[in-house]
Amino acid sequence: MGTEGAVADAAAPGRVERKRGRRIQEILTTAAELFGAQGYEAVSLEDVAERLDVTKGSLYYYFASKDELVTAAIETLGNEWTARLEGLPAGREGAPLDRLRALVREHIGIAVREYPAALRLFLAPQEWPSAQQARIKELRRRHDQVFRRVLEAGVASGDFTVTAIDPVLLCMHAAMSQTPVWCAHLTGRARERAIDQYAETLLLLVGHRPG
Amino acid sequence: MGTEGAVADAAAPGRVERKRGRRIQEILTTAAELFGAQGYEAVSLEDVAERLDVTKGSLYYYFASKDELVTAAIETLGNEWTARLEGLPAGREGAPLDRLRALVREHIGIAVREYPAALRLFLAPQEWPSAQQARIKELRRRHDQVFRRVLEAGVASGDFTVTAIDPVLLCMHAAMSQTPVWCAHLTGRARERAIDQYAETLLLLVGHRPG
DNA sequence: TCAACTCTTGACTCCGGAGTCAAGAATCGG
DNA sequence: CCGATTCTTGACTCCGGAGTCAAGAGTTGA
Repeated sequence: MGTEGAVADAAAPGRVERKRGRRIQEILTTAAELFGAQGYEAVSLEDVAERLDVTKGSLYYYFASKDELVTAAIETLGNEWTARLEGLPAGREGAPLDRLRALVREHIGIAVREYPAALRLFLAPQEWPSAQQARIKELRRRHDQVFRRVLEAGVASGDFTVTAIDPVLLCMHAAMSQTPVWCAHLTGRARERAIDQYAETLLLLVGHRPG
Repeated sequence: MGTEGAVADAAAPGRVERKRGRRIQEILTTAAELFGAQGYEAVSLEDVAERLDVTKGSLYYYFASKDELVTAAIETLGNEWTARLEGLPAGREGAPLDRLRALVREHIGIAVREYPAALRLFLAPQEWPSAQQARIKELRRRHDQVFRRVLEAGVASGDFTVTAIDPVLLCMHAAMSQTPVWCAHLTGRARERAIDQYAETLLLLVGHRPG
């Protein structure tokens, strides 16, 4: 790796390394998309390679095995997603109900619009190689954490009437995970309306009465 | 039924045929279990055969292909399940809230205790060969129908405060479909308690306030 | 321009699952 | 008990996906 110039700057990667990094990101994004859509078994590395206009061998230059590729893809996708949820300003301030609504909408929105991919992880965790399962659980834990904080805030302030947080969390997560399935055939405004209506329905779980 | 006397009754199948029927049922039950647990791609016919203590060739004596076997398995399992939901007395009489509670408990109970199998159908319908998808949709439609009737009854009687039935239906179904996933590690009384608590949580979706 | 390095290719092996089939075992009806 | 029928077996082919690798194309830095 890179000794560039007389004084090699350890912090700044060279051109080659940056290019390598970008390539890897491309691969991970594409992989996440395909695996998310069709599942681990149903997607071959040949499929992934074809989508990238390269050959299988090229993928093996960057990743040692199918498992390793999938692991990395889950990792990347999970981090990005969680970061967006955690970074939502609405998730941290305002009335608990509004915060929760914002979170739910964001979660569903990401799922439906950007990573229909990702949810398959939560839908059927057993389907993934056991090496991935710990990773998936951790991802799930972090998502739950974001929601749990808001739920607790709402319970503390009296805005939410929830006797047990855990089942509400499970139920919400399950419902959000299913959205890409039934949303698949919708687009545009119809889809947005469906998302909003669904989010509103989920708020019933914390005692919110609409209207 | 059939004493095979001098006069062969055309309506009553002979011994051979009954035996054949039983064998087919055995195969379908086992297949449903395995495919449900691990998914279409992950289970080979060799796996199914091994579980039945026969060889693959034997399965091909009864079914022309993997697809045909899976189709039949889905069909059988779906019919049985739907029949049980539709046949629940509690599903037809009494206060809407009690009827709904009974339905939810039964649905989750079957899913968790008897066919952890089955739910994978609803979790990720795209994962199944397209030939099966119409069948799965039909099965789902029939389940929804059972729940829809109760929801409508509750809305009509004023017991439920629901502004839109469809999202509630979607949400409930999604939540119920996930139960085997998070319930997998529970057994005995702990599991029963979890099921009850979860069912109670789902009732929040129709405006029920606990306590 | 050249040498070193990075990346890509395509042909290869290996393996496991789908599906086939002739032959033999088990069962049935008489 | 025997012939016919039903069922099961195990060895077979075929195919597609995982993983390997030597050789060549593309880049980079001097």
